[in-house]
Amino acid sequence: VQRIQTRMFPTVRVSFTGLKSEDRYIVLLDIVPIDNKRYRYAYHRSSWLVAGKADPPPPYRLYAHPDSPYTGDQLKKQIVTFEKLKLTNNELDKHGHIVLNSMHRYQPRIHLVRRHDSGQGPVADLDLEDHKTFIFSETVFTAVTAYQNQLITKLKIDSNPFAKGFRDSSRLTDFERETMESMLSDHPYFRSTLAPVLDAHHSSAAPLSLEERAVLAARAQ
Amino acid sequence: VQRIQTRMFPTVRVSFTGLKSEDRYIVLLDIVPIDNKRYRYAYHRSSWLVAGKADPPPPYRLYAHPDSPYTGDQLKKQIVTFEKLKLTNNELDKHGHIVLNSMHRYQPRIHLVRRHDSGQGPVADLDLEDHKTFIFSETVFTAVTAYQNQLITKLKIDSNPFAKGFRDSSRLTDFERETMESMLSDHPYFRSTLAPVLDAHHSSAAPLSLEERAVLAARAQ
DNA sequence: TAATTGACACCTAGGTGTTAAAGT
DNA sequence: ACTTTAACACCTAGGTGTCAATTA
Repeated sequence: VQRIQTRMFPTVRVSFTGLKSEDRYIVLLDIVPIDNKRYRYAYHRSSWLVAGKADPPPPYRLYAHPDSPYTGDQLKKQIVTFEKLKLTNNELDKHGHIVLNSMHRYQPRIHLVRRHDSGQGPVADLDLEDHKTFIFSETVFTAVTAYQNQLITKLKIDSNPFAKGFRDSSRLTDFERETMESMLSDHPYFRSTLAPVLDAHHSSAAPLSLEERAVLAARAQ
Repeated sequence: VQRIQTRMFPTVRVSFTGLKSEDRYIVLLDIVPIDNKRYRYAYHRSSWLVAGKADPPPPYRLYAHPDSPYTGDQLKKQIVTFEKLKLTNNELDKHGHIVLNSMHRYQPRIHLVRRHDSGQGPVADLDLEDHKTFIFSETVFTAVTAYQNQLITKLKIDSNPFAKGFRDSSRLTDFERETMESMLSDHPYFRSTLAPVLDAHHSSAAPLSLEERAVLAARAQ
């Protein structure tokens, strides 16, 4: 069975303050279900509806940013960008990608693990580590294998460099952009010491919301 | 100053036997000068001549195979391929690539480090590690910024997939292939528990010799 | 009927030798 | 005179949404 794999887009980007310069840090990302439901999209209402209980969960994966470990000094100076994170709907995936159920809702989480020694072993179990977890509710999304809402499609085409080939005919109009923004407006954006920037173009952070969908777009495995 | 960087090609490929299944191993490659000389190529004689003493050596770099560490079990089963190893003539390189002087001769070396714990820290100093070093004299080469011998150019075009665009007009003739082989024949090929396979196409190992040149071909940094 | 797949054109990203120009 | 650089066309490799066909 060939399955889909795609990068998560827009990309999760985080920065940190309050670090110890000399300690080592590992930055991780995982994605957990926000509820026990399956969804479907009602085209005529342009909204998602509950469609029953969740399907059995696929294997849980914890993704460490490939540039980890960082020293506190290095980590202070930069934005950590998860542009290479891949999502798949293949329960048998052997690449270490994050596995999701289509038509289910998910919450990405960021984990910051501190290591006192220079120990650089993998993080097997967060409970055994000195760590903090950060959750940004504006990053919740619904996994799909095909876009349900054309505004999302257009947003992706507008922002993702790999979709540039589709841009001419599908730029967001001012009206569409306003519609998009009002759709997202009930999920207030905020910054903290860990600030995700989800817009791919400029750091003026267009927050995405429940309506955002990480597309599991076509790719063979 | 823009400098050149290129992958080493043909690729160094090694396999191992006699490993402890449960131990962890790190496979490294470095490249050391074989003498204290600078060379030049005499076109009319089709041979290299000594052209004086070596230039000051650039910074020494030790390259760990990116798939390291391996368990002994994993390492037994596969061929370790250094296809992503990059060479540069930029003494100020900040990518961790191996830095060489053009027109000097080099010997690649393979180092196998054993770790008893699951410790996966970097290898800073081989002398502090439990390790063995393997040297294959048939992998000696001369670093250049432009090919001196057209047979080498043709061999590279024939074998390197990225040079496919030049193949039509420059395939090696049978005569040229024989010439090549006789040029190499005074450097006997041998296999041991660590067998390098330097031919990129088939594992029937066309060994390369002193006459082989790792080209430092065009790429900006 | 709703969801998923697979072939496709069109991109980004980057590894080749070529060639003419520049450097030493 | 010899060596290195820089722009270039031509590749490999892989990330996009599209659309028609398939699946469940």
